[in-house]
Amino acid sequence: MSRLRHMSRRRSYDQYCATARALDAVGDRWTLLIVRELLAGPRRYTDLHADLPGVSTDVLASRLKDMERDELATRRRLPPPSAAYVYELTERGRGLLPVLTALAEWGAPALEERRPTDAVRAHWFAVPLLPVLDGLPGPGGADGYGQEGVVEVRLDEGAFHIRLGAGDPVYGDGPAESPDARLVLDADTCRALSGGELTVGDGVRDGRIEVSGEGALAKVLRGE
Amino acid sequence: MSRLRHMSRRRSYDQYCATARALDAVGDRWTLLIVRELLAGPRRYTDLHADLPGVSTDVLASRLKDMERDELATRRRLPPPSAAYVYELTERGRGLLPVLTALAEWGAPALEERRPTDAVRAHWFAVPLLPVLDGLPGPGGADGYGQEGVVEVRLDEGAFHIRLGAGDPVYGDGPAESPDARLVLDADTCRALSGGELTVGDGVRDGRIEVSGEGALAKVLRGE
DNA sequence: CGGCATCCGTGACGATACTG
DNA sequence: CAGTATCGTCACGGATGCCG
Repeated sequence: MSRLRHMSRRRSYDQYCATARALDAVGDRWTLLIVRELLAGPRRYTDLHADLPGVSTDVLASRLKDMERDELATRRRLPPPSAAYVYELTERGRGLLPVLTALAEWGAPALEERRPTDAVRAHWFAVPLLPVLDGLPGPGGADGYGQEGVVEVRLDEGAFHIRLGAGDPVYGDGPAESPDARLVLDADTCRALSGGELTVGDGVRDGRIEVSGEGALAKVLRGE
Repeated sequence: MSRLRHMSRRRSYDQYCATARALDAVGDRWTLLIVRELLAGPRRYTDLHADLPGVSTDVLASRLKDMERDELATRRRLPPPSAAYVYELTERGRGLLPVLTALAEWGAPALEERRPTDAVRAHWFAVPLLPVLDGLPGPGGADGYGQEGVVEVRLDEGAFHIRLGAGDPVYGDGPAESPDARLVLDADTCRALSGGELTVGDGVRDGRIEVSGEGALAKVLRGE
């Protein structure tokens, strides 16, 4: 009968405060991790569910609906023959990258403990790595600094890629189509890189990182 | 019998990801807003409860205990005759300021709608204002840029103050003891200032902001 | 009176089963 | 594949009680 069960009046903090307003939209459990997934590119419901171990199907569906209504994400039908739906961040949703970066920087020390129950996905290392690669010296960025091009990162757990250049850096899951540089390293080395404990050049010299590629980007990475 | 009810095994995402680790510690409802309160200085339990309308007493006590165990905050007894306990952020807790800043920047557009149910406190405007004041031109900062000194901000809702200079900026609730500059403005002007829609100098010229003080800091604020 | 602890009703969450 | 339905459990919010 009453079809409007679950009308889900949102639970707001009701504070005239920018931080509280942000948390009204993204403070619910799982929401920022869904954003992290979608920052790696459009995803299907099943893929999201697979890369977010522990989230229940109804909570995932509910969060995606909230995110659509708040215009953080949109649902789009893929052209046939795929005929599947994918979820994709809006501009506003992509604007959450600095929030994830700040959280990742603060949370990085907690990665020194690696628990046997921890799930891992390669692209989870992309967010902490973005500021490092985006800060490389060079003339390619939007403001005339930084490098330009696509870096592919290969870990034992899988691969992801990062596109540097004008505007905010972007990352995607899986290998790149034609990367300008490729990094091969293990998860702990990637963690050390993100934490500033190690530079790419140092990692190359002590054998923990392999860098391939011949362009300017690869040379800068190697520290040449 | 089983007294270890509430032994509060934490609900973790169990992901080897820096962002997820951060959310394990500060992702619970109210936690980041408690951090926002404590960034304004040490607070008693009752003060926290008063400035966080809607939080229940047991949840506040539980969050404070979690934060103590995670070393985000400490509980300290004030010297007599106060004889009260205050909660205070640790260094690790203060490290969350960039997270709050990023959230505030993202959430700021939502402040254009001001709901009649919204609570307001003056110091809630401090976090979004910090990057603005910290980015002023001048030679006083830790890296040789920025201004140095104490700015007092007076709104209709109350006052807070911001200390600029070496290291990260710090803010406190209430008026400053001997401010180098004082800003008098209303909440919406303060919001516009944080959002970059307005500079202090422009606000002074069109009468929305009063700046008092004679030192270098006040002069730079006025745009002289 | 400040600083919680306890109780209780409601809603959010997680696991599983089921359906178009 | 992409969710919805159901259900038990736990977290949350409100009120009240206790104890220094």
